Amino acid sequence: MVKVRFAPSPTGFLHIGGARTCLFNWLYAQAKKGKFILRIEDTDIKRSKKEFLDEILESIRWMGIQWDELYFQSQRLSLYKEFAEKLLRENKAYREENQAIVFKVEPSKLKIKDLIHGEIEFDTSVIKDQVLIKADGTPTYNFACVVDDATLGITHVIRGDDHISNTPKQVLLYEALGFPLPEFAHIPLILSKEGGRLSKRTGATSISEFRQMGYLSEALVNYLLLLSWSPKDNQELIDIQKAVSLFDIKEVNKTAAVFDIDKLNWINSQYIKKYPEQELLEKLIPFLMRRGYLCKDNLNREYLLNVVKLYKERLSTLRDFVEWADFFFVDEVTIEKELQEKFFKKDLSKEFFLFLEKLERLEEFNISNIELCFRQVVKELNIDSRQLIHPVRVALTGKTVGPGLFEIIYYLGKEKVTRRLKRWIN
RNA sequence: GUCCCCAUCGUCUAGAGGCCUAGGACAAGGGCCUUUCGAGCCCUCGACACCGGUUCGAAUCCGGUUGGGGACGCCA
Repeated sequence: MVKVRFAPSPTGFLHIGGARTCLFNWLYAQAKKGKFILRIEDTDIKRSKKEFLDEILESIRWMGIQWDELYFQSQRLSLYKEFAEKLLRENKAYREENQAIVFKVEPSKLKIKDLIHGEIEFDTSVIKDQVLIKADGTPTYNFACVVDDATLGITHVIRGDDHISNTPKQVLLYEALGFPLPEFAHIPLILSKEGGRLSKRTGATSISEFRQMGYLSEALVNYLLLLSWSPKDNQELIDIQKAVSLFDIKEVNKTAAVFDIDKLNWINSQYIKKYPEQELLEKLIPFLMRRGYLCKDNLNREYLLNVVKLYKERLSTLRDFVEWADFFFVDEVTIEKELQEKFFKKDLSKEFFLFLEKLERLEEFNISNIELCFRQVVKELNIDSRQLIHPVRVALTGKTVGPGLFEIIYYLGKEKVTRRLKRWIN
């Protein structure tokens, strides 16, 4: 049975690259009906933090990935020591004065089979002796990794390209310990637009940041899927279940992929469009609350749902909603100076007054009646509707773009509309 | 510096010797719609890094060059 693992270190947040490695491991396990295990590599006591661990687990769950088993290296320390001592006894390792245990690397030509790269050849004479157990008694990465992968029965080691150079060191350890070798699959790295590694300087890197920016987990997972792998039928939008049925680690590309936020935005917008409105609203509410636009006890879901419907087709991220529909949730709109100059240089008192007067007289304040009023004003004053529609939009929303104006007026309500237009009547 | 990996439009990719005057998506540019565009629709631009082989035939195979990336910790 296939058994794979994702082995994050709780010394930082779960970033995009790690998330994709995690995703590919999980996908492969699902595709092969195997097991996916999570192993926390927390042997660096100084740098490992509980908050990072919590964040990593939460991010993995958020992506919709569940693990079958969970291990902590910090709870397996005696195991590593045991195997190190075995190597010591067999004279394959030696002890330094500071008590560290060091593995002897013998020169040889090593051929490693990789599911993605094919055969990779190394000359171990360029590798120096490897520390197995540090002076403080904790194991080094390569040693703990091998002991765990072997004793946990990992059949496929799927990890980032940056581990290729660790592989010969690990293979030597497998051989020395008499463990059977797993299959290796080194997936390409995700690069920043500038070409190097993804870093905070080049934009968001952690999964939780993307979550806070308003990306849906389904969309982010879909995007990550498309980096270094493709369903081959020109399909861009692919749900996770479909991916499970199509995925094979052997079909992952060898080439590094550049992270492109534009494409992520597009995919996210596609998912938002397809999302059930009620559920979208529930996802939006926390964003609105964080901005102070709503609080727990003034939730009018029916009303909110209508506003959400106005924007559903135009959003790239959930945060766009908070920024674009802000004028529904505040008392007064702020209008930038440039817009004021552009739209209100000419006095619009007459136009706004007439429009408000007609709205006031309406028997029923609804979208089609609002439009009717508006058309009458335009007709009576003999102006082009554009001449009035744009200033009204700016006066009400503080923006030059947005949903249809008559819908805006309706959902904003007569009171706010009146107040915002009166401001421009002398 | 040493070792390793990689190389198709700006970006993500399809392509496993003839189906390729290289397909799709994002972005960009243009147009249409119209009450605005950040939505929608349509169109356009745009790539096999280079040089040698192998072959009747190469984006696809081989070698080299160049370019990019990664690793060389008692970090993981």
